[in-house]
Amino acid sequence: MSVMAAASEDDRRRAILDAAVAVVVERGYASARVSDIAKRAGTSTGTVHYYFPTKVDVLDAALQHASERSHARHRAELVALSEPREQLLRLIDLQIPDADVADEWSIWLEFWNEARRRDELRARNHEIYTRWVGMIDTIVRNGQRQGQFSLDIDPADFALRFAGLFDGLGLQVLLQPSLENRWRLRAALRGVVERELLT
Amino acid sequence: MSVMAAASEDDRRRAILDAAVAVVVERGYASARVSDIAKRAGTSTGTVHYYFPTKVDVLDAALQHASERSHARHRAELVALSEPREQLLRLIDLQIPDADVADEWSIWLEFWNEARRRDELRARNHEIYTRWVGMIDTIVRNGQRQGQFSLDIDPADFALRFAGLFDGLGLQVLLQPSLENRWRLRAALRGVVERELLT
DNA sequence: AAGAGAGTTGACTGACGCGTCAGATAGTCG
DNA sequence: CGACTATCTGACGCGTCAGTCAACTCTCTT
Repeated sequence: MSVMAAASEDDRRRAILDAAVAVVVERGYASARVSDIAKRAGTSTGTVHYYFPTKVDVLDAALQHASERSHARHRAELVALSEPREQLLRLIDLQIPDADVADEWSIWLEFWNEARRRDELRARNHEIYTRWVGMIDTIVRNGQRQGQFSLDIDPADFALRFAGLFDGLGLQVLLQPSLENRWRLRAALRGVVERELLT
Repeated sequence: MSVMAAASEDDRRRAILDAAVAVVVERGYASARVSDIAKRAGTSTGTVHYYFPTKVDVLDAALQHASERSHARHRAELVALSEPREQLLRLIDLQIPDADVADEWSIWLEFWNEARRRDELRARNHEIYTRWVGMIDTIVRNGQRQGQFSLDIDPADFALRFAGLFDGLGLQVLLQPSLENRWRLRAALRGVVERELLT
């Protein structure tokens, strides 16, 4: 295998996954067609099956792909900020459904829906959700350690409620993406931070 | 048309809608088959098409059906309670994903997912969500008028956050329906009521 | 009794899509 | 060069499914 071929293989694989994510966003998980994915990746259905045995394999890998990207983006953005307060506020703005991020929310929604019926995906969802809640939990703990946040609240409890509020309202913002709704989501999340953490 | 026939027609229609809801819960909106619905309703695919021109018509009517049932149930339960505080706490227990209610949550999840791609469903989701938030809003206003709830908070704002928290955490309970998760959901919601409304 | 018409059936049709496969292309190695 | 392998292609087979339709039943009317 040449250097070119190796690079090409990775590119092709990634192109297929990116295409699969786009197709799931556009058509939905259950309505995604292998031919859609192939067309969007600029290849043939045969090649899609060359890299992934079945359609489900492509879609599962695509979800994994999207999840890794999202988490990496969060980490990269947060590591640049030193203050827990800044990190939490940044996390809010990073994840408000808007343009690219709306696509990410769409993937989560499709994922939840599919996970309802498939054990492996439910397990995956649990991991991803735990990681997401854990990220908030860690920020809160850091903030408490640095004396920036109130010690009255339980970090794990706060993290769960913060994540829940984010998901629930974010979902409606995804479906009704008006400026006002985005503003309300932001205000609600910042309000919780102010009321509960910043005494 | 005889009295029997008239009753039979309504029964058939309802049986088809009930079956459609069950199939959407079991297989998902996009994977629901007309033949599944027919079999579950104890009839033929021809009859399903006799009452509903297309599959989409059946499924949309089924969503409507489920939504009306859910709202009627809420109203019926709440009207029996006089105290706004009791009403809000009852609403929590009424809607925690569990047994039958889990099916209802499944329908919402399928519905949100589908609504993402279809304008009419997005509009319907907006109506249903507004009604749900409005129900909470009304309870809070009543509680404030009766001096039972704190006047410091804005009812509309509280209702939105309460509904968002309910949806976000409820979704995860649907996917991981452990006793512990149900308890956490309940505790989180009751906690918000206690902290913010009961001064 | 005969006709009308609502309600019901399930076999059938045509479309669609996943996965396969024979074959093409190009790069690697002996 | 010729054998071998990795990558890629798109037509095809086979199953699936929505919607149609001719035929049937049952009830009501005249």
